[in-house]
Amino acid sequence: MSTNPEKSHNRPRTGGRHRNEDAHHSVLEATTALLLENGYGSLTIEGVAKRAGVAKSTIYRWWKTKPDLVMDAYAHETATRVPEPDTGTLAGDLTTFLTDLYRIGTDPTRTKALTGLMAEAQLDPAFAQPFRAWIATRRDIVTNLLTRATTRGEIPPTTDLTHATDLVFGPFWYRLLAGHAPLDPADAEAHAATLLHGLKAHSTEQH
Amino acid sequence: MSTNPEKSHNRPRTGGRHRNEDAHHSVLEATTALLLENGYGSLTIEGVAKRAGVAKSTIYRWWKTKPDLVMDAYAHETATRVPEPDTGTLAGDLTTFLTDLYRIGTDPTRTKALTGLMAEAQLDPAFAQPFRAWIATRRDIVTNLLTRATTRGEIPPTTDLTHATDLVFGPFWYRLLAGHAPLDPADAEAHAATLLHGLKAHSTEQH
Amino acid sequence: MSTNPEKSHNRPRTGGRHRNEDAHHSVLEATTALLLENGYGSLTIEGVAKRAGVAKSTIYRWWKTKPDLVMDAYAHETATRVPEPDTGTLAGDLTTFLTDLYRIGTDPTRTKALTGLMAEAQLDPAFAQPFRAWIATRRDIVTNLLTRATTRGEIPPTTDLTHATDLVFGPFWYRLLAGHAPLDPADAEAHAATLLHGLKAHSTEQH
Amino acid sequence: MSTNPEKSHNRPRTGGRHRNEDAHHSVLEATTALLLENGYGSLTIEGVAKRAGVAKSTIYRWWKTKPDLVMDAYAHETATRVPEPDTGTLAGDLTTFLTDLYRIGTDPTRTKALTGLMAEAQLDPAFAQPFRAWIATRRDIVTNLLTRATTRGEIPPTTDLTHATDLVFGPFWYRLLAGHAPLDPADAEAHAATLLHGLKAHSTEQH
DNA sequence: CGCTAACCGAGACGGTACGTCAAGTCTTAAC
DNA sequence: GTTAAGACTTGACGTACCGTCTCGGTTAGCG
Repeated sequence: MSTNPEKSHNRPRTGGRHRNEDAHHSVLEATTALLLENGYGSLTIEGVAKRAGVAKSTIYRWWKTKPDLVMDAYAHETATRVPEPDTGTLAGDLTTFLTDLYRIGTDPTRTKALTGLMAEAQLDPAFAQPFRAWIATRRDIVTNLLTRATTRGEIPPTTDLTHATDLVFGPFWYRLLAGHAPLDPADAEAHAATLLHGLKAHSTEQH
Repeated sequence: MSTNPEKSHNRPRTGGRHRNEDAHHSVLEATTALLLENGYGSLTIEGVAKRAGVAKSTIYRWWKTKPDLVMDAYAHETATRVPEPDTGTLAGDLTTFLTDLYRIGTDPTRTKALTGLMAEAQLDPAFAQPFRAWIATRRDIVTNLLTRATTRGEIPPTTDLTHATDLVFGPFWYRLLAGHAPLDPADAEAHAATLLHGLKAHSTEQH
Repeated sequence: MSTNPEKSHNRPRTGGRHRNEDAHHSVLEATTALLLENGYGSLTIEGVAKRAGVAKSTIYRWWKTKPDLVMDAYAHETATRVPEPDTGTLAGDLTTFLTDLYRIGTDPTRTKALTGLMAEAQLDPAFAQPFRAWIATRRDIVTNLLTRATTRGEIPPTTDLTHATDLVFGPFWYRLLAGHAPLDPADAEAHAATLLHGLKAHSTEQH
Repeated sequence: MSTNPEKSHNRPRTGGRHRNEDAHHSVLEATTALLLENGYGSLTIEGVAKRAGVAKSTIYRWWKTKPDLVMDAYAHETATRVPEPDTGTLAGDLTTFLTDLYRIGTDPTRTKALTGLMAEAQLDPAFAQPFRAWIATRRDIVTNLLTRATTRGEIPPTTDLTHATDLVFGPFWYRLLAGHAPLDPADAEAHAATLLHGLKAHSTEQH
């Protein structure tokens, strides 16, 4: 998800002034702070530069666009990546995955980052592409998890996995974006339970 | 959903020049056209004014904000409101509702309007409020439909209706926004079927 | 100086509603009030209409332009026209005229009107013309007064009257516009005295 | 008279792109050209930007207001500052000063700039302040010149210098603004002569 | 007494320019 | 040769008034 500037250390350097790590951190911190204070919409590169006490061009050097910057701030906030669950049963996998997922909803920074990026993807076709790619990697985890369930015979092999994956992510994103109710990790279990019964009892056939 | 200026005829008018309906329509048409051509993100009031052959101030007179304008263009595009279904069975109601819902996905104007408005709601807290209100009216239709099902004994009375409603709208919005796959009205049936089994076989208990 | 709407009664009328004198007065009063409060620069027809509780079109019906309106407000403020003095001596005439002139400087409404109109004449070539015509009528009074003095032999017949008239009005307007010092009627006498000696002792020859 | 941005070089600069002198000059040239073509009244920042081929924001960066800009264009047009005359006699000083002053009337750019600034000062109270300050510096030259004459005994020590200074500048400005006759440097002599006799023969007493 | 002219209010309309903001690019000076 | 500073072009923002216009309604005088 991240255009991690840390990577830039890998390329050979012949000399010159070194990157100021302090400046780097202060940019990310300013981004996170402004994200929380005013939301993604009123977050501006100009504002981040001012807050971080950094030149605008310094930001542009390391992050091409606003979503890139927010993505990095998001990644910086949580170094712990969501691991792909493999408990041996669909119920276990699903519950574990959804509980982890719903936990994001309790972190305002991550919430604001995610909703902001989703918004950005709607407005900027250029960003929609990498965003969809990231979405796909997340979906793959669930698709794999469901594939394992079919091989174990827990759900019918005719199950439409694309559709099933939508049922996993959809309600989460919808609540995140529509904001009609808070996202409680406790809800994850109910979500998982309904899904399990829906998928087990009935195979949604491929069209 | 609409801040329909048509309504303003209701207020008492003692004098003053009447609204130019031609100008009004050309604004809405220009909005729709530009929405399709460039998307919500690059839609500007200035651009609409130019395209419509109308003064910028005329637009600002009738529509306070960009989302207001797009909302109205959206409403204008589809005078056919989604009726509240009442077929007598949950299966019928749900299938009817979801089929209608998924049909939106086949109309680019409505799709772009909806995703644009959802994006706007993430970016502009002031707009989030009326948007959430509209979301609520849509949710109410589903909640009513589910309530009838509980009184008929089709699903357990302990069913968490908020959660159940999320399962109806979530996957639709998720697919609309993430854009990983097209929205086919045919998918509505599968969605309805999975939901029916999930809700019937298992009661997601109230927390 | 005034584009007096009273004149409009002269044209033949076969019928129709009469002018609303109340509206008329309230416009002039609003103009005077706003002139004093915010100055000529921020005086707007729109503002006057609002303040007077009158439609903008009503103002435009009776006064073509902003300076027209202000001129009328100026005239309305002082019905007593400055009379052409004829005391029999240059000293008397000059002192009388200048004392009357300087008295304008003590009336804020008239002061603001005059300076505003002078400003308008610099900015709007179309208005400069009638304004210069009004200036000429004022100058003529002084020129006549000086002509009588030459026939009486009080000043040399070779005196350049245009130049002499400038010496009468110039310092008044300069002080009015530059605002470096208040205009005191008492200063009129000193002004007259210096002028008298300057003109008597020396004839400024025609070039 | 000028809010010269050249002065800003004095503040410490640690880096940053330098001001583009070409852009600077083209703005001033465009201002002068438009001033001559359409006058101060219809001079707009937007128009200057377009004519100069420069962004509006660039103009706003260096000149806060329209009068600031015109002032600078005026100063740029005439690098030759009017020197403070000191010939040893009042007659010499006055004639020299007035001849220089009246020469301004032959330069349309300077004339339009001056009348425009005077107009602006009437309309914009915020601008009136710095304008009056500039007026004061010009007056000081004359006041000094007259003070020297009193010490030399050329005019009575009781002469009201404020009033006398008005007699120097007033007719010039009046003719400039009222436009009833052109300003000819030849008239300066006549003006000086009348003034000399007026001041010598009669002391306008201090009040 | 009704016709008709002219008034008045309200306010919509196409315009123009305002001054602000942020975007993203580019140039220079310092380290 | 990276970094900070910041000048630059671009383009849209939302606002304020402009002067014109179209209404609905009122108020006279004339015939």
